[in-house]
Amino acid sequence: MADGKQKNRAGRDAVQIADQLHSAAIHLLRRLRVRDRESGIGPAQLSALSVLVFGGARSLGELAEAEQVRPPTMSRIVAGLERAGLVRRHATEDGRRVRLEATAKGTKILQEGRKRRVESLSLAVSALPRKELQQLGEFTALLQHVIRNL
Amino acid sequence: MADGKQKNRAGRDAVQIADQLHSAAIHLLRRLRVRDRESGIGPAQLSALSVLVFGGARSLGELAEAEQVRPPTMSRIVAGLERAGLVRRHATEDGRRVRLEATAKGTKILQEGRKRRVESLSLAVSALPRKELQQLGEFTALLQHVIRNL
DNA sequence: GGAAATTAGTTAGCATAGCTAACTATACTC
DNA sequence: GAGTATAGTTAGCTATGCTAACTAATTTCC
Repeated sequence: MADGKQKNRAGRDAVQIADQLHSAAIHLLRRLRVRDRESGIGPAQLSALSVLVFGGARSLGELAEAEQVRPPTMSRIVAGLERAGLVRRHATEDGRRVRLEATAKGTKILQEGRKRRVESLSLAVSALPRKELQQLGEFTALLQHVIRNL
Repeated sequence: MADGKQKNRAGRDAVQIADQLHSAAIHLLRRLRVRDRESGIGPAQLSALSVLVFGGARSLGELAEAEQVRPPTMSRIVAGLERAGLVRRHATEDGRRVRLEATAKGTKILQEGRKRRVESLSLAVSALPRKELQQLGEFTALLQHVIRNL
């Protein structure tokens, strides 16, 4: 039996791995959400702000696409960030589009928040032996590749 | 400079890996959420139901703890599941506690939903070369280990 | 040049999901 | 039996997701 289903092994493995990966991602974020909340900014706002800080200024639609949400959702997220003084909007030549940019305050808050966010995870990660830390790095790259093919 | 900071390399790597891992987890779930929505059940309900189906019956407080949410939040999630006929509640000797159990319908819906959920991810995962698929499996185990230390 | 179509973003309204504070009901303690 | 502790619920707030319907600006095309 162990070899009898060899033909399907890769497929079954893929499903099993996908399932575990999915579950792991859920539990990972559930833990980190606790630290996220210390920043006083919601996770969606933090994530959108991070795109602007590390990826540079862009339009609302582009930001929505980057964050995989619909424009109305992003519109409200940006409104919250603006209200908090973390994002500024500029007019563009195209009168329909806006150019969204992180403010200095937004950049600062994000970097602090980001630091806090990965702090717990870093601790757990850096407890790994050197070799496994390196593996985790490779596998994170692999995961990013998988996500791009999603 | 490349060797000058060697002492901090592991630490910096850990932060960088943690950050990328966090970001990857966010984007992974954001993609999979699309499939989740086909089930007509919200992600929190699906996840709570999955604990009952695969982990067995338990009280509301235990379920809240397993899901890392507060009791009022779980109370509402369970109310939704009950309304949809996916979960049943039984009295216990202790009149304060309830015993939550997945119904047959809940079990069925969950299994179907679970299948759909990992379907897209499985596809992306099984597109990997054999060697990298195996690496990803190891990675997931490593990730689960990291999460336990979180 | 102007009408029609397209595109960018917003507003309105709904649902889920997270929280704290305050409540009810049951069980335990002394 | 009175007081305390525990399990869940209710109420009310915020954030995030959606679709539908709207406004405003640009582009297309006759």
